[in-house]
Amino acid sequence: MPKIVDHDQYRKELLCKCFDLFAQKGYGSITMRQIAQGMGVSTGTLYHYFSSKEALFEQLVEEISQQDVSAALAELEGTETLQEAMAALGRYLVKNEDYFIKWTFVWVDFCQHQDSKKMLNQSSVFKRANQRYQQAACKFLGVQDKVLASFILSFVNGLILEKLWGDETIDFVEQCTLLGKMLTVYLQQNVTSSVN
Amino acid sequence: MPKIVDHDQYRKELLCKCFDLFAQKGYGSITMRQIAQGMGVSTGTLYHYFSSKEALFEQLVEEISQQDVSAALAELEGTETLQEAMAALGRYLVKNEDYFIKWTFVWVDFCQHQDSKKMLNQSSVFKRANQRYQQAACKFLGVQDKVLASFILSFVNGLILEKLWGDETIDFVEQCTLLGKMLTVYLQQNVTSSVN
Amino acid sequence: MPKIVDHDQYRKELLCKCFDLFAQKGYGSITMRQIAQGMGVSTGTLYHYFSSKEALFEQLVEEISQQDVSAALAELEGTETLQEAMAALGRYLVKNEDYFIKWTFVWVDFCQHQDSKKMLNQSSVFKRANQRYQQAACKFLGVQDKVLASFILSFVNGLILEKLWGDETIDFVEQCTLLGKMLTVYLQQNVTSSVN
Amino acid sequence: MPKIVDHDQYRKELLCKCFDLFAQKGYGSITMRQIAQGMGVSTGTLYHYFSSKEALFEQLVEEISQQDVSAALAELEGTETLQEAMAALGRYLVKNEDYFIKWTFVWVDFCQHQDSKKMLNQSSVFKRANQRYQQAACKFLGVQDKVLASFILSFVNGLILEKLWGDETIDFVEQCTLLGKMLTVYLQQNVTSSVN
DNA sequence: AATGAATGAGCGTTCATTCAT
DNA sequence: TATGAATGAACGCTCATTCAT
Repeated sequence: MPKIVDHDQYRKELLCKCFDLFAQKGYGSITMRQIAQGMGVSTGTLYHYFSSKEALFEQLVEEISQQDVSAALAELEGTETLQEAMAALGRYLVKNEDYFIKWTFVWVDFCQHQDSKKMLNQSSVFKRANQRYQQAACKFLGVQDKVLASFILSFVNGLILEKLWGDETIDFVEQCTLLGKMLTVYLQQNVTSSVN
Repeated sequence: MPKIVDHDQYRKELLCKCFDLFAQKGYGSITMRQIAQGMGVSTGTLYHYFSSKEALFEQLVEEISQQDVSAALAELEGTETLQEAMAALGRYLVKNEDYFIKWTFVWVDFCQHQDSKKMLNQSSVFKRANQRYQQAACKFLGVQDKVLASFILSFVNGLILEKLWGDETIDFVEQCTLLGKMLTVYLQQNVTSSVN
Repeated sequence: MPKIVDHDQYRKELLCKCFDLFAQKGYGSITMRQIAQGMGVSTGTLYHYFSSKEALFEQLVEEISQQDVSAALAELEGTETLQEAMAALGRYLVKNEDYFIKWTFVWVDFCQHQDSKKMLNQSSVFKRANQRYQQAACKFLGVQDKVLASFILSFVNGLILEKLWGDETIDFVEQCTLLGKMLTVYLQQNVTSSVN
Repeated sequence: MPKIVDHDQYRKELLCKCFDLFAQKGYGSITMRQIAQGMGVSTGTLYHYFSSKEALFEQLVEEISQQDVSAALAELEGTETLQEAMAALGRYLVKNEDYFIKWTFVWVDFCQHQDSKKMLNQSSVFKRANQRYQQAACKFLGVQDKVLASFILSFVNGLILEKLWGDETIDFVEQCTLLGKMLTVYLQQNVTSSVN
């Protein structure tokens, strides 16, 4: 069945090309014509692969939420101490800053539009993605505590959001290093006190 | 003897009523008719007070960015230790969760649309708001370090973002308390080590 | 009854101020707000004196069609020969070029809008004006022949129209003088031939 | 394999269908919906072929100003004397009275709207058309004198304007015949006097 | 599979007009 | 009398979507 493979693969290629456009303009402000043009196809072709603008957007979100977290984390592996891990995370954020900002735009946009609907498959798509992130974070940082994982994820989200808001004074590496120090001290203390 | 209306005050009243609507649908997806209806006025009246949808949105952002941070922080005052302060912050976030989520939606939306323009007065409106937040945070927590202030703000932003994404497992009080502990330990340690 | 006099006189003043505005933009393109602003009054006041935009326009046309032709022709009197009369007419056209062009704009506009209606009082307003012009022309030029009067009026209309179209090469005096010569020769010839 | 349509040709067909509508209502008073309906297409299709109402109007004026004058004059050829020529012109005017009146409405309308702009290409479109008319008139009547050509054109314009104003007593043939006589006499006289 | 012409509901905005003051 | 705030139908125009090719 080579045809189906082609069709599906081409669909995914188109989805990837969509990402920037949706991130820049937002779901409500971008038009199907602009999307088609940005992809170098006609509107007819666009509708050949996606049944509606909404479907296109949902598939895009699905796609980016499925981009394998573990693959990304592979880049971060090989750190021995928490401090090193956090420094590596900081560098990783700097390197992919643009991508994470776009990702945040798309994700927030998606949430906004979910509200006004029946949250069709929000929970599934969404929460699965979030869980994967949490698990990856736990694994990477060698942390088991779910609250602590949430804590770290929130902090990273917040850093990106701050950058998205145009605060150029934020330094990802500096901030992550700071978190690293705090975590180290905190975990030591915790161990000590729990021993006591 | 014209009809007596305090033009400017009524304008601000309308702005306040806009907030929820823009937060729920987003700039690109809400229509002027919906806004007018939501405010209980006609589209004509809407345009009597705002020259365009864009102007309305910008004035809304200006308005909400001017809502006095200090007034909000008054509610948080009276804490003695950092731990108490963070716990109070947690409770405050819980209490105003909806507002902060909406605020985030509007702000992100605004950033997205600023990109495609000359950022007219973005810096002024925007950065002033951010600075006010940082200063308030410093004052409230008794922290001078700007990096640390950014750290805390990022964390709070991230918490809200996490909730905005639908993660209902996050507990603001728990998370803030955790941050309180970490900060306490970290600052103690820092003092100790700098003394040593 | 001083009040009624005031009211009516003010109404006519307003009408006069309208003329330029209607001439420049045309009935369909000018707005009541623009008219009110151009007159230095509010829209409310405008509607206090005129029941509708249409009524305003009709009264304007009525007004300018009633501006006394004879008064204008007084300026032209005192010529002895047809040649002199035509030269005087030429100078008169040059002097009032702007007014006649505006007059033509308004008049054509009015005709265009009459078509789509029941020609309410078009005939009366309109044809009376035209008849007055013809009579004045006959008297001024000492011509009895109605066909000849139409001929001359048409020519004058055409001159103005040509100017309205932007043909700046047209010289009213030159053209009127030419018509003077032609009429002189023609009438002589005619007399001669009818005598013969 | 897209739907096969000769875009440019269809555009011109649509333009031709516009003429009557613009002539009857005027640029400012006709709506795009009315135009679309009058053409038997949707507003969307209208905008597929014309970028704006203004562009549509300008292209219409361009189109009708390019309609070849010489083709029209072909119908008038074959006259031997000036008298015959003028009589033929009169009959031609009678025959095309409606068209010329509409043409005048559109042209005057166009002039009115040009005033408020930078007269983009008015001069070119406009003056070229006028020149063509003058040349055609000269050729047709065997007249070289530019002043005389302007004289005749003005007269013809004036005749049409008189009809446009609703003067139904005007007889094109009668008037043109009169002009023919006057020209004949005048030119004879001129020759005589210049010989003398 | 791919195109782009076609649609008409709906968008942001403006309009003539009304009415409380 | 005079104002300008208020209205909502209608404007020019755009949109997601369909369909003939």
